Amino acid sequence: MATIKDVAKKANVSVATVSRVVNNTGYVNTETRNLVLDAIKSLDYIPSELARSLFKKQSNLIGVIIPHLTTYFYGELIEALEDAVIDKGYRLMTFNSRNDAAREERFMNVFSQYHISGLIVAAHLNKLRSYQKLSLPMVAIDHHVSDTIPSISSDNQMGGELAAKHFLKRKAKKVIHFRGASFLLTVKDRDQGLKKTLDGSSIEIIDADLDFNEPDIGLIEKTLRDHKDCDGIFCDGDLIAMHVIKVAEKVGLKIPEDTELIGYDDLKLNQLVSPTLSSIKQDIELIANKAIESLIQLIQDSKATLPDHQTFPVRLIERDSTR
Amino acid sequence: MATIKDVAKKANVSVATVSRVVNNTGYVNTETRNLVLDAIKSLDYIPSELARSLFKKQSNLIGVIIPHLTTYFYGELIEALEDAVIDKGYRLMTFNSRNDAAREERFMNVFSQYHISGLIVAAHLNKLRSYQKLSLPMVAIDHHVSDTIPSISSDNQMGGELAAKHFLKRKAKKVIHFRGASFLLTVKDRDQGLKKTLDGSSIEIIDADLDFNEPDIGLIEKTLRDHKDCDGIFCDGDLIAMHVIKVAEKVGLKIPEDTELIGYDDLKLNQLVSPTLSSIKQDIELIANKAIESLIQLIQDSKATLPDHQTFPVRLIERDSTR
DNA sequence: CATTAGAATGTAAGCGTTTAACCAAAATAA
DNA sequence: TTATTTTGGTTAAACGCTTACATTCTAATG
Repeated sequence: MATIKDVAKKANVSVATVSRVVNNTGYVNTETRNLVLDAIKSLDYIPSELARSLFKKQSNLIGVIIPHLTTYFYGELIEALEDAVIDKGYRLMTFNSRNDAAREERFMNVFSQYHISGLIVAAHLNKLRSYQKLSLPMVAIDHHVSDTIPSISSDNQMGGELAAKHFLKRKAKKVIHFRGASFLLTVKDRDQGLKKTLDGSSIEIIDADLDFNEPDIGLIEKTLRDHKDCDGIFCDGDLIAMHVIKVAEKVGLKIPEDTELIGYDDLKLNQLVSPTLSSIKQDIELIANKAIESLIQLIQDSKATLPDHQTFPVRLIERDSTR
Repeated sequence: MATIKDVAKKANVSVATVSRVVNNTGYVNTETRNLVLDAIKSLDYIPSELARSLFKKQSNLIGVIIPHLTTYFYGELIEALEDAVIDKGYRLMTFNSRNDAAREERFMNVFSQYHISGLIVAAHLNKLRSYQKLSLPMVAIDHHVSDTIPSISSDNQMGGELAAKHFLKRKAKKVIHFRGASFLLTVKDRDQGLKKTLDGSSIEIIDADLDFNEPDIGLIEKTLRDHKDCDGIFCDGDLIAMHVIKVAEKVGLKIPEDTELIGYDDLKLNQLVSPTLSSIKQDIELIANKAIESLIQLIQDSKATLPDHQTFPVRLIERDSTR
């Protein structure tokens, strides 16, 4: 691997000059610039980001921490983040916490080791203290981390509202809400949106708490059997909804004839299940862009003031699981 | 951020001594060691991997390049790779090429910039030349990259065979093979396994080529309509198979009564579609472990000789889409 | 008792960059 | 003309670490 010295020698200039043409700073004569450029090309010189970051005490890495990868939603999120970041000269360093505190702790260390310049938090934090120790620019996605950390998310309350309004329009009597991890703010907001909108109506709400990623089939079945008279189901995640479809089939509940079903996230797969799944769609790309934009603002000016919380509207995409 | 100097000062020793206790090298007195350890703890000192890598001219990063992230299979693969790597002191730096040559080229540069110590290639390479320029330890997963790069994959030929044997057992007459990107070695192997096993039988084979990730619904429909008398369908990927289920429904083909359906990869989602999807399962974890093991071998001893190609058996998981 | 072999520590160079400080020449202003 | 500014370039220090080498001290060996 050629270094800046090799280039300097080849072009018969000092390393400082090479650095200048590479970084486009300071004065450098067109002739010398070309000499240097030629040398760079012929030596296949690529500056070491390691050395550069070491000197600057800051890398061009942005850390991302997510709770799962196979949850699809996060796959899409990461792709969107990558797109948002790449043209701005930053790179993503992504870690998957799997909701495991020990892993999180480890990642925090790696992040410091590499002097990352900012952090996108899309996982629930077991180790909040460790994060704060980093005292890095941080932006949370879909999670309220602490008061000092701005968060970006879709409007989860609106998600609950949209579902509720749909059920109202259909004059439903009894609605089940299958909630993903209910300690999450996102889930609480959806819950609130649902309840507030349904408040005052005669609709009865049944709550059941599940794991987003590996919903408890037994609990779904029990809930459906206990409430065979339900005519609306709202799930915090399409994966849960897909499980509900399966169990409903078994229990003898017809979707959408007996009960309508609304999921959350609008995965591409929703078009592949039977019945195709209606769902609340959040604009992942938009969220990713906003998150990166805010983070970079924070990186470049640590005292930039950002709104505590930015939310973006969601929509209900109707398919065959609703009438 | 505390540096090694701060620790040295606090413990009243030289930086060399601190380095020695951190790395457990050379002689250091137990008393001094404890002093240093205390200083480290009280300062929250974490060694800079940047500086360390710079000196060693090699980082503890392993690059990974994949063609998609939302293909689920790759999500699982990355999780498995991360698991395989983490205890060995390496970290993953993952990039998603999206089959875009320009992105690949860019990633190659980032890889050099960070002096990564090895590369896992799970994407088809548009820019093979750039890779070779890196002259890094490399291992390919599920792809034949070049003769000098060992590859690890499941036994795709066996996958084709298993499907074929199933169809033979069921005395099928006409089988459709929906192939994912047919230029891939993996797909070719599956094709060959299928054809070789069916060779000599009276089973007719119909081929159709699709994109793994976004299969052309129109083509699926046309193929199914043109061959309504088919009684077996084999798909290179569960996502394709799920699309086939949808289209079959529309076309009026009953699965598995009229035609049986076998997918590939055995995604968790297979249990959520209707009918549940039979599939060829590859052991992703095993593949990931082997790939990392081989790569680390190569990193530690650049002239280690590895088998050109290692394959691992697959199995047919039967569900409702087969009889 | 002199010699020698660890044991324990320190000094300083170097990894590949950036950049402040300096210097010299050329251009411009007075 | 002289003073000033702009342009073009070099030198060397610093970023945080590792490690070869040097140094000192202790204890064992003959």
